[in-house]
Amino acid sequence: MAKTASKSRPSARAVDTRRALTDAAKEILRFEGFSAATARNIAARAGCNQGLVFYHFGSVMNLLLAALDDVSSERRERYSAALAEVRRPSDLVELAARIFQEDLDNGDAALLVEMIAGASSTPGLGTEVMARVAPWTDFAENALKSVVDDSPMAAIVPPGEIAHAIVALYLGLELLSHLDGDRQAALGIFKRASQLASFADLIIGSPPALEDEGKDQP
Amino acid sequence: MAKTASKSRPSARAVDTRRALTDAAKEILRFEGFSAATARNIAARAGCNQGLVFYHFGSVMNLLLAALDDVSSERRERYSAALAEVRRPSDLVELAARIFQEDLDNGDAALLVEMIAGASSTPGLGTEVMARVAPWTDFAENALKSVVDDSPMAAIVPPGEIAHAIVALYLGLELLSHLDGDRQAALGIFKRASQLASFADLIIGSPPALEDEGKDQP
DNA sequence: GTCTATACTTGGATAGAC
DNA sequence: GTCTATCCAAGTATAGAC
Repeated sequence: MAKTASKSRPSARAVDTRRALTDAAKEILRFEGFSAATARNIAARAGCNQGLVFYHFGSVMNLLLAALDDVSSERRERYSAALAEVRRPSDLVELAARIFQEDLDNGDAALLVEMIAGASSTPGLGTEVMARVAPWTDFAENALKSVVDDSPMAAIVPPGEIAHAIVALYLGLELLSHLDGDRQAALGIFKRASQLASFADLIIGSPPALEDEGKDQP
Repeated sequence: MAKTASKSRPSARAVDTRRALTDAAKEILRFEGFSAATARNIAARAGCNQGLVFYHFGSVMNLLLAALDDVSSERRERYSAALAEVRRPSDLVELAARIFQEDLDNGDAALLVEMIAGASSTPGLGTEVMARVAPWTDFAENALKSVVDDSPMAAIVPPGEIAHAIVALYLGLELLSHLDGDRQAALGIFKRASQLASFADLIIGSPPALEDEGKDQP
């Protein structure tokens, strides 16, 4: 019932404040974790008053979800264009590696993990987070389908199942690399995956370029 | 410096209390998550006074680490015997599937994930948790080595790297299945892995029984 | 819309009676 | 060793001045 100040379009200053708060929330989640994401802590980093969290978002939980929404749409914009360029399995693995490395470096992966793990502690947060993670899994699934299509591979490698595993691997690698501060171990996994993807290219019979689907494999 | 009441061996009652507290801590971490693991909350579930957390463990953080230690050694006992029986890759995958399913059901996986993710919020907790996670990765690595040994597989599949990926997958699957309450998706991954493991059996030339290493592959 | 001030709750931690 | 009582810091959330 009733967000905040009904409908009159928000002033520029209000937009700035909301933005400062969501940005601060992101940083706290990334660097200090879920249980440090308090109204006071976030407002302090945003350089504004603690009460504004409740004025603009109603509750800390809503602010955290707004921050997650923010990250999700940023990511969506960044990567859905890249997905359109993917043709061969090795393209896909390369894209996955790029996504993972970027998310690892800028802290988006950490943020997501904190929200998922933190959801256990706050009743009602779980379903909200779930709704925001589903698109990520769907993204991975669509990516796989676009590459595996109806090739013989789809039988041994059901895209839905693999997508689930990829996302899980992504989250788990983030957990571990965040814990021991070692990016390299995680990145090594994707390096290895790139090698294996070359095999998959052969099995599927990689189309050499974008508009050449009339041709058959050699 | 100085744990608690120096050295005289603790009374039976004290042992009971410590145990009640670690047990309660485990349950809170499993079912309510890291940021619900407070001294008051834990003591309430243990049926004793909040002050006893500090008398016996000095701080909440120490209690949580004691709980994690507890789980780690339980697991160690349960699974290291089983590892000795592993010969073929498919044995290993079967063991991994069993471990994962049990940890998923009894909440050990959830507990570990909460501790890792929660470590971001508490300075100093990270290194302590890391020290307790390392044995799990080592376990996976040794398991892989015992099966892959110096077969041709070790070249394409470096045990250390794969062990890291397996543990990451384990943690990530827990995160996802805890979030959406769906065990099946996670268990399906291991089902699929079992199928693939049969191939690996062939490549390595599985020894048919325990004491038959004199024989060569057919 | 933003700030100050405040009410109220919960959490970590200690002192002292038993 | 355990409990009661208590201190103090930090949390959510709201009211009211500006």
